[in-house]
Amino acid sequence: MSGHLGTLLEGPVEEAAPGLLGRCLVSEIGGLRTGVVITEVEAYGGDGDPASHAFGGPTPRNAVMFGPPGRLYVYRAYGIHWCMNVVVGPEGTAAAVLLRGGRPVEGRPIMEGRRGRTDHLTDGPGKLCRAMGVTGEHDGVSLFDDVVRFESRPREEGMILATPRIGISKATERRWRFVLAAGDVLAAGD
DNA sequence: CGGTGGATTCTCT
DNA sequence: GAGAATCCACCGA
Repeated sequence: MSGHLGTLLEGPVEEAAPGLLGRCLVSEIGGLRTGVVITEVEAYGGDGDPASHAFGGPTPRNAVMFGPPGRLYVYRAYGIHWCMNVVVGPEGTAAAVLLRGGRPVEGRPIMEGRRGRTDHLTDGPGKLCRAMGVTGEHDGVSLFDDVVRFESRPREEGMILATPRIGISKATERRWRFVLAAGDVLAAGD
């Protein structure tokens, strides 16, 4: 499994999603650098996924999902929070991996400042965006060379659990949520 | 063109 | 565990 990020993102979203676990995502926003190791993701799109924002065709909101892989798709959830996805699959198709959580590895004080607390900094999609400074204005940026990008350092290893996706009402039977259980944690599965 | 309902999080009970 | 906060894309009329 793999290696090259570009190659990974051209493949099926249900394979790309777990392949993003353990990778280091960094942001340089507002002159501040933060970084996390991705520990929780969900796959959306793929072949006729009714839970995907792209189900039903292109709209202004989901346009980036239809573009080339490796870009960031950011949307607003519940009118309050931002959530970020990695666009996957060939241009013209619409699939993305929702980044649901990570473990802070760089710029922790910056994240604490943005979150207004010192715990639970990045353990949810909205929290992750807030901590890293990602907002709607970053919709469409390239994850290879822009202000939000993946570091080309070795992935962290761990056991990968597959579970149903969270917070959706359709296609709940697909186990397209992937969690990186770092070594010891097994209790999180369901 | 108005109503509706989230790929959530926080606070309070 | 329940409920509020709070915006806008989407759908039906």
